[in-house]
Amino acid sequence: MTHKKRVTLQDVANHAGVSRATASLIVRGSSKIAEKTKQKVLNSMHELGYVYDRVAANMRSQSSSTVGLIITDIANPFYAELLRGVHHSLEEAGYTVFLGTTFDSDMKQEQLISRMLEHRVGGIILCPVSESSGNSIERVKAIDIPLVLAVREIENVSCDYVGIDYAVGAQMAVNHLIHRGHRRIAFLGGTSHSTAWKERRSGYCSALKQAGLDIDETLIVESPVTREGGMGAIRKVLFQANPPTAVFCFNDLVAHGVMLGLNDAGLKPGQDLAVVGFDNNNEAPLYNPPLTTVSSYARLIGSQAAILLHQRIVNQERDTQRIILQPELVVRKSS
Amino acid sequence: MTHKKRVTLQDVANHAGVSRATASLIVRGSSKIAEKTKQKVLNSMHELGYVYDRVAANMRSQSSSTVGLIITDIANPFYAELLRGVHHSLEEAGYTVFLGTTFDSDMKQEQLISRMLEHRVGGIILCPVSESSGNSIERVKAIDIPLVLAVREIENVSCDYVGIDYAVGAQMAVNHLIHRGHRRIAFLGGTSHSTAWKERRSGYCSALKQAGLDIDETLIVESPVTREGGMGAIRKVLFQANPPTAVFCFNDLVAHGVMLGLNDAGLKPGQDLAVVGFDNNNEAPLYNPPLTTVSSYARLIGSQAAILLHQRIVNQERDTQRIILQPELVVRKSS
DNA sequence: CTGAAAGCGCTTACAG
DNA sequence: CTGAAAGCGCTTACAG
Repeated sequence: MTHKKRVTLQDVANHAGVSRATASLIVRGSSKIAEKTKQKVLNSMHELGYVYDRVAANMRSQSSSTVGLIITDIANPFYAELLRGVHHSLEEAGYTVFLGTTFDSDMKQEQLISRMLEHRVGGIILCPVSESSGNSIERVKAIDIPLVLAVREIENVSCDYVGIDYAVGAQMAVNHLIHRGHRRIAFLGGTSHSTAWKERRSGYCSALKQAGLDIDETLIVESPVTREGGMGAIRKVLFQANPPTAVFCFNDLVAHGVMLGLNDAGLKPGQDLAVVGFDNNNEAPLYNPPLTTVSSYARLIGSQAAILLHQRIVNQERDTQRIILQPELVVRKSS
Repeated sequence: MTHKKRVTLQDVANHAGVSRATASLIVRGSSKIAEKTKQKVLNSMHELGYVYDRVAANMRSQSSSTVGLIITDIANPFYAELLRGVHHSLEEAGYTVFLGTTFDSDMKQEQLISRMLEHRVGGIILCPVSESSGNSIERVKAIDIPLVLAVREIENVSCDYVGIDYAVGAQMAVNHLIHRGHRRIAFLGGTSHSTAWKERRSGYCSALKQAGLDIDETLIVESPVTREGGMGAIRKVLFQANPPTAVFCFNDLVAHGVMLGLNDAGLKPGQDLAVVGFDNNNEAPLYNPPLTTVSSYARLIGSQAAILLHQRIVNQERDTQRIILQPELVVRKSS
């Protein structure tokens, strides 16, 4: 592989017999250039194999055409969908996106933020880890470029945010179970430090209270937000003296784990025990049985976050926006 | 949001009372600096909130700390896993990764490549679209920075490659079905222009031939590589005069679609008709019934590609490498 | 449209 | 360790 020297705008200008300033205008799509000159220069670019150096341009003009997206785990279909939304909106607007995955590690999140800032991203969309340490909250606060939080908020950090109303979603799910006659309903999965969990819990509790049911703390079990987490959580709750007849899960992933755990125990989800998830992943209708769940519009959250970020980049002064999408219950066979 | 002026290395040097050259050495982790000076400078950096400008540094030193990863669709768990592998290896090595998704569009692929080159990526890992046009092949050939192809090769493009032996994998899958007594085995999904499809087909055919079975072209149906594609493909093959008793699918996603299609038709996958997939996604064991499939080591392909790219960046002169992983059959209840 | 100069924030190379 | 200069590939601003 031979290493060619990079072709510069000066080379192009020389080749086309124009000044560098003119070439620069053309590469940026200025309309003030005579069509004939423009074609001449474009031909030269093509001939020389010129590649515009956006990095140099951004540096000189103190701008940026990149954006950072930080999520917790791409293996979670929720985030895969969110990423789709972000990419769709952002690439259309001409940004190139850096992707970082934290695997819910606080430290990793800090590293990624630093890395992206060092790379002069124009803004960051951050889906925070579920438990932000004090350090990492300070880190986020110290970000002095456009920042949009998605999915989870961080306490005491005020900036643009897109998420859904988890409390309402949880309430819908639990109400549904109550209407089906269930009185012992567990809430499984997630970690109590995250706002996303607290909100779900609050919705879960309101629904129970409204129905005149007591809250039984033994029916609330935290777990990692994975299939494995769900399998573990259902086990803990299944073998107690007075087991639940229905389960509201932190998300579909956990719900899937719960179903697998039930199968292991010889129980049929949807028949022996009702299961409701949260997210409405692409896979939810395909589970066995198809999963009743709350749609959390991952794709929409992503594209809204992207739009918010773009607007913030364009205008730093505008008021902070909070977009809270309303969830929707999708009833299937698991409940 | 107030817009602070960026703190430069010069500012840090002034604050710490050293020269810019010294500060530069320290920020790059040189060991030739007295510990005391170093601490003084690091303190100043912290105090001023200095953010290293990697973009400027890379530009001056004609290097790069970014890498581009181009995949077809993040909603395919195979690519989600591959991405995990890439990120793991690459972030460890200090790169920040640009992600682009083509959705199997040739044009999008060209755009993404151009964008990434304009952003001075140090190298690209490309999972090519399934049907590369002449134009886009030329585009790929014209890439004059380190390039690693993954998952699919492109004809007449010679560069580092990581993939698995699809032919062998397909053969294993079909052999397995033959041993279970099946004689009419369909091959569903994928598009015939991709090498990944051709190789699978070749493995499918060899297995049939070895067993003395004829190849029936009506049992080979192409489709998009999605669940929907699988649902469509099984429909086409199910209602013919002499339907198959087993199906080998392009991948797990297609297989899942096939299962859903069977359910729709009132048939039970694994009982009325055997189904085998390809990839061994995280979800494969969780399908109903659990899916027999060929493991394609997505994660490993990703991390190997990352390693290859890193090596190529470090040493442009080394010989082209081709890493072909050997697949493995994972037998579950669907066959 | 041209031309010459300055600057974005770094690294490089070198004399001291 | 310092200091001064040059340069990475662009854009900006301005006089002509």
